Amino acid sequence: MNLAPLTQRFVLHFGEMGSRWGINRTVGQIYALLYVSPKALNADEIGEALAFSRSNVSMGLKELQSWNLVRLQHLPNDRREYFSAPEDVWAIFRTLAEERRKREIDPTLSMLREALMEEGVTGDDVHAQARMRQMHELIELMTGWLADVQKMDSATLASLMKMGAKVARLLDAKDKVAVSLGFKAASPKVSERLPEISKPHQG
Amino acid sequence: MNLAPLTQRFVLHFGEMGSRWGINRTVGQIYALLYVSPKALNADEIGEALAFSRSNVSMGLKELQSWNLVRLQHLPNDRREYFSAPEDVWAIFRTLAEERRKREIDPTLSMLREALMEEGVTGDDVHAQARMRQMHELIELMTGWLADVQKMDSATLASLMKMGAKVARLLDAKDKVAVSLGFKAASPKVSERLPEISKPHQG
DNA sequence: CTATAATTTCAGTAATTCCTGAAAACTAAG
DNA sequence: CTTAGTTTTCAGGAATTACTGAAATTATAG
Repeated sequence: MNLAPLTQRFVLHFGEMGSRWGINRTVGQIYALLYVSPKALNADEIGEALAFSRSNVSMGLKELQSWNLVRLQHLPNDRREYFSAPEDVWAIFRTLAEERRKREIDPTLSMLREALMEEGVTGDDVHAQARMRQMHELIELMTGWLADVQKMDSATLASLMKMGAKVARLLDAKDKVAVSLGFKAASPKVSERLPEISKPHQG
Repeated sequence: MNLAPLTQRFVLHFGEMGSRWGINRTVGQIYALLYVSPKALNADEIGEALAFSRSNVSMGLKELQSWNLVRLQHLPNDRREYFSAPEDVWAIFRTLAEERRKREIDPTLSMLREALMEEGVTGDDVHAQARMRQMHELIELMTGWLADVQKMDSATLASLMKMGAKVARLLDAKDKVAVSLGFKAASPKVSERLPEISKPHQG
């Protein structure tokens, strides 16, 4: 591996991290290399930089393409394919979230839904179904939320993240203002109130 | 494997899913079994239910304990250890997020910080560092947000999720009310404005 | 169409990870 | 302390996953 030390550490780190996820070391390293590279790279360049066989690079790129994580382009007067990672880190994150949802969350939801359709016979079955229902609800809520934030542009999303917990407090403040204007009477704790407040804004 | 069909499908599914994450099949299955079980189970019961060797169960439970995903308890007049999964699915999710942060995000942030401390020499180095800085910023933002939501109780968190994208619109509405009361002048687009609004509520 | 360049597939091998049984190490009761 | 019950460790074999080189396929230029 013949890389600038800075890049090398980054690449090696992502190789290790890749193994912790389902992704293998090779794929992690190829992606990391493309991510920091100032220009698109072809398969030979990647293979040389990371000391992988040409076929291994081919398989890794195929995997990355199936994840929509790399862009394929051609240079003038060059038949080879060049690969690069998108510029916008938020867009990358969105892609990653979307793909993981498709591969991991959706099948899980299907399984849970099927299990919940059935008639539990034993007491244990009924309990198991109750637990699956809890999980199903949580996942539905989270994927619904994810779908919502996926639609936001990067700047809006970044702003919301920066706010963090302050969102809840801010909503509380909003409510107080509304109350002072006679829009709404005193109400229960924030956590139960929020969804209702938002309804007028829906659709 | 001698399980009710309903439970069996759930357990097998989580075994498969486990492999997609860093977690192995055994660990996924053990956790799934504990999750749907109406009572705490000991290692022998788990081993019998899933047809694993006693030592395999022991290793799996050790792994789950290192993730803080199972609770260990003792029954009266029984020397064996009994394991169960927490009731609250939101608490489970929080634990999972927290542990993944420790294992995956924190080391990545360290690596990025170190890389950013160095003086890039070549043009490629400088570009690589710029890319790493973007990634670092995104991760910092997301983990900060995560820390914030980790502090919320389950009900509040659930409410915020239900709101999803409506949060942004609601904040916009709040701002309009404030403006009508003379608190704040007209302002730029939401995404740039939000963090500032929240400042008075901070600390 | 042919020749050449580039990419993909795939069978075989290397490397890694998983799992087990046996033995060691705890733990608590007597 | 001794003993029986329980959990953990670990070496080695089983299973899976990763990687390579060679061959096949695809694409492009002439």
